[in-house]
Amino acid sequence: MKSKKANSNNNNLMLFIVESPTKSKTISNILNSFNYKASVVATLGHIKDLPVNNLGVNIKDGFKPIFLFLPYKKKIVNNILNKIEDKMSIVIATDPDREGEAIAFHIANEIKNYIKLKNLKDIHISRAFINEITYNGIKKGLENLGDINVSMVISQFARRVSDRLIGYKISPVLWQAFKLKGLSAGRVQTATLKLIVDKEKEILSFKPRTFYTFKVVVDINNKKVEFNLMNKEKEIFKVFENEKEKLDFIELKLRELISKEVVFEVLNEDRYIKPLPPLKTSTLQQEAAKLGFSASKTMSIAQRLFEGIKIKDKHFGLITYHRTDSVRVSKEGIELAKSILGDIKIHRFSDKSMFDAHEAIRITYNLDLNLLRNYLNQEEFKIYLLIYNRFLAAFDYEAKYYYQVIKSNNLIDDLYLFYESGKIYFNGFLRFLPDYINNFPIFNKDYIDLKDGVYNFKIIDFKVLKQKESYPSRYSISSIIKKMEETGIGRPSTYANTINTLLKRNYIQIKKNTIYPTEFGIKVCDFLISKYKELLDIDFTAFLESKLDDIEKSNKDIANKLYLNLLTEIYNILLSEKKGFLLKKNN
DNA sequence: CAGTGAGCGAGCTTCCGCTTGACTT
Repeated sequence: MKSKKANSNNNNLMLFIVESPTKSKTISNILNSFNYKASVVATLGHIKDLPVNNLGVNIKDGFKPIFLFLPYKKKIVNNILNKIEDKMSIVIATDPDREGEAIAFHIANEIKNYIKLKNLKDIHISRAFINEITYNGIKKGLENLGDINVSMVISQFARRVSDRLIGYKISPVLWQAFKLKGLSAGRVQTATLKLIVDKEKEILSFKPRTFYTFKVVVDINNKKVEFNLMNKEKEIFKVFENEKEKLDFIELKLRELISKEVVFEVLNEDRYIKPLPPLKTSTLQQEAAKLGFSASKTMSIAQRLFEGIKIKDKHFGLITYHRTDSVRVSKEGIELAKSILGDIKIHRFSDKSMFDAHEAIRITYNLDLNLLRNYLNQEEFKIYLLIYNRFLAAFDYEAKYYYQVIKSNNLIDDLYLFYESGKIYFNGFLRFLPDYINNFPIFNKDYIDLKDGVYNFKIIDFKVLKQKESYPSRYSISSIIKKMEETGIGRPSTYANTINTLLKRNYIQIKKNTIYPTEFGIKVCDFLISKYKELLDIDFTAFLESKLDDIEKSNKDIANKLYLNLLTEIYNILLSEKKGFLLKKNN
């Protein structure tokens, strides 16, 4: 990309356009310190979209989308346009991602039309990529101004039109088939529903088997220690109900070993636990769900924290932007962590967050928690604490522990006795996340003081435990969001919406934080998958993303061709004869 | 003459992803 200079005009007049209005004050201060006479304005997200009440895609004209102003956006755009003057640099700094590029495209078009209409002179429009709202972040953005990336815009159109075709062509098939209005299907909601329905079917068809495991009690320095009988891979050895001979054999062998000395090897190691990364939208929703917050509740609380509060006439935005899929922390954030913790450690959490739109969700000021408690309600404070703890933990030191494993020699047919335990001797980040340790069962075991080496211990007794395989567990709000994120279904701004839609349609129910599909939901899901598996199953999103990637990476002409190919392919699936009975009506 | 019903046409639901208010409960 060719780099341009923003201040080519003498008077340094600048109009700086972003998506979120809460950023504008900070940006404005920074731009003024660069000697720009800048006004910073926000689009509040997308300004244009396909119409709600019809398809809005001209299929015969190469799937050309018809974009209209979203409600209230005409006014917002007019307010932006009214600020344009002669000799102005207009910098479009919407988020550096696919959706942001499309927003930039739409606003740029409005600006160009306005300039022509009003016959304005000497106006220069450019696109900036701002990854963080700091002095350096803005400076870097202004030093590398470019043009709108048309291929990326085309890829956003492809995403939008795919979703529209799938949603608006398949939903009516449901109205007809189930004789019920308001039913819906879509790339994201139906795939999510299928995850939930699949789990239910797995549970229904699950036949838990009974099995036996073995605990062996060993005398170590007059202490009775319970060992597990395990295979070489350190998996608990199980004998299933129908293997009676095997059970008898193991029992016999173990009985013979009572009162006998057996050779054990003790191994001690110094190990550590790495902190968790700071929160992003998905993990915030997951952690809050464990405290009983629905995903949409969490988001509305986070919105309030983001907008902030007044403390003694001074305004404090309490957290960074809460819709993000990055765990990157800006320099500013690292400085903040340093100022609170004194000594910090930078951990490496993820590679893919080089050019993300927003950083991790973190606190923004070093405010006294007790003071803050007076300004926030209980719910707000709980969410704030989650964000606070995960942020500081991420810059704290690893927790350190003594790890010990005691392992017997080959006891019976390649089976061994294992005893693993651990003892924390340096808390590190666990001071912020004390519950995290519950994920490690070894800390619930007594830690025995033994040096490395070979020992003889006497076997005292053994127990045979009869157990049943446990049923797979249904999704919770927390785990369904995790699964959606892992499979790439949906985006941070939509996890909560998707779950709400499934609830509204009566496809799912949530009881005590457990998600159940309704009978109706199962029927709808089965019906949809039997007809439109290619478009509505879980892996379609990954397919779509790879196609969108191709579009993004191509030049404009190829991108247009790929756009047409992709949508034709999708449309042909929708049209295929046995499914298309309703489709011929429109278009 | 009153009630019934065939036939026709108009109007309606729906997707995913960006952003906040402006609403109601």
